[in-house]
Amino acid sequence: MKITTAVARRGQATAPQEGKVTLEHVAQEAGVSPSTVSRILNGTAVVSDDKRAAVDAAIARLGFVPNPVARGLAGGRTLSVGVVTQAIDSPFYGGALRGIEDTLSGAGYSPLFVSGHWNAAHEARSIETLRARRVDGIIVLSCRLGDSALAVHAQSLPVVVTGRGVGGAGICALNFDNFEGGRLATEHLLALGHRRIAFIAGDSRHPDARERQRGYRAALQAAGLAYDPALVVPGQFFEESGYAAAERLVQGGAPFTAVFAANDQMAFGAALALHRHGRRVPDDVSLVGFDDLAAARYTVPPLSTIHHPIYELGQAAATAMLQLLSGATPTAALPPPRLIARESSRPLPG
Amino acid sequence: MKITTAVARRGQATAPQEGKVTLEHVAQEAGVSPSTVSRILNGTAVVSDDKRAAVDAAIARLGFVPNPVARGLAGGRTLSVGVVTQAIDSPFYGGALRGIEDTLSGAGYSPLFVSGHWNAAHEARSIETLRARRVDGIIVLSCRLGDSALAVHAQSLPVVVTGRGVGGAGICALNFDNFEGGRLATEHLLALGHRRIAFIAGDSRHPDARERQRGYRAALQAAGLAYDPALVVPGQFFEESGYAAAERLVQGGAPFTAVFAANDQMAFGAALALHRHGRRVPDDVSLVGFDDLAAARYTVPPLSTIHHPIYELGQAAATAMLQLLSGATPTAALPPPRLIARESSRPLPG
DNA sequence: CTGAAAGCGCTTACAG
DNA sequence: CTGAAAGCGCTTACAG
Repeated sequence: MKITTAVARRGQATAPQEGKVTLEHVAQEAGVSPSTVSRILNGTAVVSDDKRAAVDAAIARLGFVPNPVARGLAGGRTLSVGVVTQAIDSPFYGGALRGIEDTLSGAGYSPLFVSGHWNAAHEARSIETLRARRVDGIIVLSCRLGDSALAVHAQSLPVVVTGRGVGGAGICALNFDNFEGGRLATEHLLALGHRRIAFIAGDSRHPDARERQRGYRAALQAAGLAYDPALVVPGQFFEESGYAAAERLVQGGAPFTAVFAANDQMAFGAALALHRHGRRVPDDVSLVGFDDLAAARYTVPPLSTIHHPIYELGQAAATAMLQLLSGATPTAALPPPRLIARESSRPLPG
Repeated sequence: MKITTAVARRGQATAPQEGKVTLEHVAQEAGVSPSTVSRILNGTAVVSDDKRAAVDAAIARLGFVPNPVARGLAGGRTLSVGVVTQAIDSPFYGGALRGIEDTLSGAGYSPLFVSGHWNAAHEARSIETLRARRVDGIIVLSCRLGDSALAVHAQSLPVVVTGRGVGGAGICALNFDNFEGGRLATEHLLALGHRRIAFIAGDSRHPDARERQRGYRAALQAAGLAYDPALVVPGQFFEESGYAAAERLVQGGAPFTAVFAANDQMAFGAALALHRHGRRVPDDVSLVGFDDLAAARYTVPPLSTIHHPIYELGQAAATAMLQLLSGATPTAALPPPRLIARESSRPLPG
């Protein structure tokens, strides 16, 4: 009888029920109190070596995995960080999500992704969802929400935001040098001999869009060229707007030999419009994008563009969050913009 | 004094501390027991109208939001569902993630996205993370994991899987008709007069890839054409493999006037290789892809392809999960494949 | 260095 | 229809 019981017990230990092993079982098995197990798990206090060894052994033997839900309720930490992005399927932010997931999971944290849908009210609701789920911190990948709305949350938990220069009180802001990128793209075209360089602007509500345009203007100015409003058309950062913009450009009648689109998606749209209007890229017009999306390497012809280290942006944001969470001061930095010259741009003939 | 206190209380009620209002506060405010509030919240039992009204009023007044973490611990339900996808930034699955997020959030559930990285061991670990976080169910967007591995989890919680015909015991499987899609694409080319139709296969570990190829063969056969192995080259579903495959095709020497790539990403790669080798699309060779990625509308020329309702797939998977969670039998169905003829395919000249 | 105890905010049998 | 009570699985002051 006794033996049977023992065997049964051992059996249980070896093949624990799905998620049924609790910290209390570990404590019993190791002959210590739950408090001690908890402390070892969290590194909260110094514990004698023998107890620690007993607990480690028990954990291994039972296959114990702490329950994050209980942890969240008791300790106030859920080991999860909320990530608000505009669209979970954005070709641009996707790489950032991956960077975040990779670095967070390496530290035992889980990301909780929610979409903002390019709309402040929606973003606010998404953040509420995150807070209701008691995330330990929030990473915001560029949002419409103002600094003050973010600052409210920053009072009670760490917030890191990308896509703006300064985040306001208590917010860690991570920004890519869009101005320099815009300047580089334009300079590239200038170096190729182009003088009539059209610009397809991004959504002007984005600081990114404004910065890239500023870079465009700065490069022109440095080259002693006048800014010609007839060569600048608005866009929304999506393909269709790039298409429409390019169409406006050819129909506008002002001559141009090159186009710099404020992002790759618009460049893709512009390329198609140009094609439809019989302007060959790069023979008739050189085209440069911005972001270096994965798709840019495989367009026909491959797109010259500014490399935006979006995966690294995600990594940096997550690293900063981890630092904030551990009480350290964020030190994350982003690589500078880099021109990737492919086949959509070429020297001005003649 | 009394008045002051009252005012203070009212003040607290109007502007509650961040997430500080608990169910217990609501109970006090409404003059009922916490149990009753809980029952009303969960629709667990019939409650008298006046109590219900009092509770509803109290909830509104205090701005109470239930704490999902506590709920998860106490009730065993976290109102979250795990979603394993291969890569959080996949241009193909992205739409499905959005479909899942949209329908889940409409029902008060949150998705928890984790990546499998095309690797069974990684997938298994990701699922463990999900289980540790006590998700109420798991949606798997095509994985390498075998049916039996999935079946183990299906014993203790609802599982819906996409990308395979049958999911095994207790698993809800949702599949797109890839065979029919492959058939349609080939038939389209056939109807255009093409007879020498090359096929760039997908990763053969994917059932999808095998089904699409089966469709290709079936269409050829139905047209009385022999299957020519010289026209069939392997690929991995990524752009570079499509590029390499197309290169093998032109270098192989076997004549062909059309190419059907088992997915759009490979078609993009093939288009570039064809271009580099001086074969114009569609003038020299017609090209058809599969999936209808967002990018397919803006390639030069726009890509003819099979529309894969990926957003709807996500919606259907989430709907099935919601049904499973509520004890209902899943009834989700997917739209049939549909050919989208754009400009990369055209009638065989002459 | 280590336990006993209370508590996190809910849910759910158990009794009316 | 409704409460009081126990409990979910941890963490964390509080006392040694």
